[in-house]
Amino acid sequence: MTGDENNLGTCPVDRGLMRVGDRWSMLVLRDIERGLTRYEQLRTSLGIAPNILARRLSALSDGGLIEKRRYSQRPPRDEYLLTDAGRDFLPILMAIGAWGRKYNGGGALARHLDAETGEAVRPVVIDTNTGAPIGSRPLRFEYPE
Amino acid sequence: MTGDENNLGTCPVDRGLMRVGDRWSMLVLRDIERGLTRYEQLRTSLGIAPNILARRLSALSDGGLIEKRRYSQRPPRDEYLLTDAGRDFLPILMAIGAWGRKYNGGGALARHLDAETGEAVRPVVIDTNTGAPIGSRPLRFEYPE
DNA sequence: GGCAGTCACTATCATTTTGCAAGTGACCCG
DNA sequence: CGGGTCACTTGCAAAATGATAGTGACTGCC
Repeated sequence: MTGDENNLGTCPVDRGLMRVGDRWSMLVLRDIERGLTRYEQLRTSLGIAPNILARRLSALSDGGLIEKRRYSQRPPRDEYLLTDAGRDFLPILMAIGAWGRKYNGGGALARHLDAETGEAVRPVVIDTNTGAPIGSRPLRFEYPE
Repeated sequence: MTGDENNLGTCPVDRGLMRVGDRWSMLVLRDIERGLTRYEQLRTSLGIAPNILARRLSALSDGGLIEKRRYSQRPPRDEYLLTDAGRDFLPILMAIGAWGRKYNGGGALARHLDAETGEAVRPVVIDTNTGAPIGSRPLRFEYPE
């Protein structure tokens, strides 16, 4: 963004991406969801350089998506937990995952199952008002002012 | 990714992000959806450097999310259109937008209205199987092999 | 008490990507 | 023929990323 007057800052997509707009951040969130909450777990799972991981973690923390919590005083050990905002972002990751599976999905891929039914989760984005999947009904844009 | 064996390449989120995992790519898709299909329109709307835009456009094109189409021979003019894969990504952008509005939404923001009902679209990610919003039911992970 | 080992980083530097500014080629319009 | 627009490319500076090494706080073992 940061370019056009009738658009600058009024785009909610951009607002979202300001906080999580890079690949590592999203993968970190995904791993924390999987239960990899500690620095060393994240580092080895992601194969990310330590300085980069540290920066991503503090960015996510500044952005309010995760929180550092000390779970042991001696030795001093911290874990990173999702905040409400971070948890709210997870469905988006699942939607991205569904897209990735569809359009870039060679080989066997990991997936989520509904714990109760055992069925593979199939994420779709719908409009709460109509219940219809987004894309199935024509939309209009509305810009402020 | 590219780090852990039990995970390398099997994560659908990562597969998705391989193709669109950066901010500009997503904003380009959003703008094309808005009808800004030409290079110059995108450049001024996004305020992006011309070389960067060119690179993003060819990456998106290589990734199969957009297509370059010549709409005029003389003068030679092209536009960029969404492919099916690109269109399928739009609901994710709307979900990101909804998240951005909720957690980073100061001031008046642009939005989508349902063309028929006129109501503001409220995107949510649900599981098609159960119809329940993702996050409202416990899930399990399943890894290949 | 000394030494290896783990965890969670920081520091340093090379490489890569991004971004700005200027230029270029094809074309149209007067 | 001289602007002007569109769609870029080129060259270079600045910023982000990534590899590697090192550091401090501890634990656990002999």
